[in-house]
Amino acid sequence: MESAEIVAEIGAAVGAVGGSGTVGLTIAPGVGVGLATPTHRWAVPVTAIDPYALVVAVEAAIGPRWVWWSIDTANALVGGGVRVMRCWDVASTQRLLTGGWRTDPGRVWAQLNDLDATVLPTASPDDLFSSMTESDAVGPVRADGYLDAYWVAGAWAESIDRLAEWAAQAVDAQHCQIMRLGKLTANPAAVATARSESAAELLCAELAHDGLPMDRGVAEEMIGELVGPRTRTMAEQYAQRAQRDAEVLRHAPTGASADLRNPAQVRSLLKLIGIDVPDTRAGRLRELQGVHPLLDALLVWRKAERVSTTYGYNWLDEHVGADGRLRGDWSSCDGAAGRMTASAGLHNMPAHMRAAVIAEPGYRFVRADLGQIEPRILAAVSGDAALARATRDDDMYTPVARELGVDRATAKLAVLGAMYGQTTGQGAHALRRLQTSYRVAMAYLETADVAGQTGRELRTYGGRLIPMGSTNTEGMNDRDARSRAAARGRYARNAVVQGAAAEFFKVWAATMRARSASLGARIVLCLHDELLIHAPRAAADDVAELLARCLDEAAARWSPMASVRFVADVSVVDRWSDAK
DNA sequence: TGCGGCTATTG
DNA sequence: CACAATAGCCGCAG
Repeated sequence: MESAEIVAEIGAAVGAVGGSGTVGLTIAPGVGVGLATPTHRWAVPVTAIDPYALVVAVEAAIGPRWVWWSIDTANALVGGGVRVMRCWDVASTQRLLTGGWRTDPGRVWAQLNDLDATVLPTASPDDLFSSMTESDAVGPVRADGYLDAYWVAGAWAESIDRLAEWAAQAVDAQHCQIMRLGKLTANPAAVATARSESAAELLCAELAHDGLPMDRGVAEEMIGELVGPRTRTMAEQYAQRAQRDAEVLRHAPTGASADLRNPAQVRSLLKLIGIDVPDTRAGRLRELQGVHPLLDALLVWRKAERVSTTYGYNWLDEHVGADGRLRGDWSSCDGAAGRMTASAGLHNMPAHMRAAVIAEPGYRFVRADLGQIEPRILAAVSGDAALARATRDDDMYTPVARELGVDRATAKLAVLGAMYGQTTGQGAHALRRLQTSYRVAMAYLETADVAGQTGRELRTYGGRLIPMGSTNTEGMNDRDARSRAAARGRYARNAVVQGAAAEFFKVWAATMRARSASLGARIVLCLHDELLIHAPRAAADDVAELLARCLDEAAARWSPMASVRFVADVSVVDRWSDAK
């Protein structure tokens, strides 16, 4: 069959040429591609049509919402040079529904069919034998409703027909998920969240593939200034390390010695020079700066040690490719409430190293970060009209301070304290004022807090189940049990805000990804409330404008409260460090 | 060898 | 030094 024929058939099957019909997709390099709509299947061997070319053709002609089991398919597409617009990631959606992490197809299918997911079939040698000896007519679903372990383990990729069946199975799973999401009546945006979370997962595949442009030479120079030149042998490395230590220890009393990497020994060392501190953290030492030269030397040592061990030559060698791109693993929804996370220092690179993040020739960075995102999100998800009014200001803490009758700094601390669960300290008075002025928002946080403490099911506005550990306090004394409960309350209180903020951010990122593609721009970093875009020099100003427009579009699509205003600071720069 | 504590970095 | 994360090194238990 010709590619054009298949495209025409799919178009007829989804009944929405140019629209957004649903097409299940599986790819097995070297085997072929499986496609499925709710009513039809296509199995195309690689010998007939290049799988990636077929996907591109369908994408161009129909622009469907591709349905796939997991990021594996996204990785295959991205690796094959294909960028599609819309998708539905079954694994990501299941994480949204269950707040869990393990989302292999066997588990997902069991959960969606109300089967016990703690006793999944395993691919024992018997299963392998029976599956291999039976014909392809045996489908992926067993008589008892579970997915066949052999299929899950990879048999789906062993023949063309199975590829198509496996794609159809993903479409079935999507159907079940839409039903489940629809039942979350307290979270009417849940289906939309599944789409944006899927887009974020696809974006993660692209981020991992593309990497962040860095200038290796500039980075090496900066590292060299802090820790000296590259060492060529282990002996040289030890000598360099010993030299660093000696720079601190020469300020110690004669004969005194300490392992600077051991906090307890550092504390003892400080005692010898008459400094008694409860811990040796940099902030505390900085308060005592000038008291003794050893302190200052120790602070310099800490910085150099950090660079040497974590952000030094090894870091560059391990994570920066020959093409000057810093690459790490990306997760679209890790942690407490579904923030994006990244490894390889992409999310915690020391600020000074940002000077080495430099756009490639012919390109510039367009950077944008959301302003005061969490309190604005709180206003939106709680539906607090008074707090929503405050978001009309570029700096919403100004009107909040006026309302509370305190200064801006106090107002900010109080709002953050309410979202983090602080109950004591300086902001306590302002916190009480918040209760009367922004009653609805505070009640929203309080409800989350109580749910966290009592172990009641809790979801973000977008529908993500917030994973709460066990409420079991058996074997704990009263004080520990109370403190554990309070910690769960704070965690829950924060998760509904941070989680909703993460969802909104992903809508923004997904919108920007879609709208900026035609400008040749690519998102190269997502940082919780910040987007960094690598754009052709000539398009940079257009991309900057687009970022602001996409923010408005994201707010219109996502925000449960139209009166809440979101703001972003946008700049066009050549180095990341030049922003702001 | 795995895990909690301490430390540093980021939002 | 509230909430979240990644990551390195150290001491200690198994």
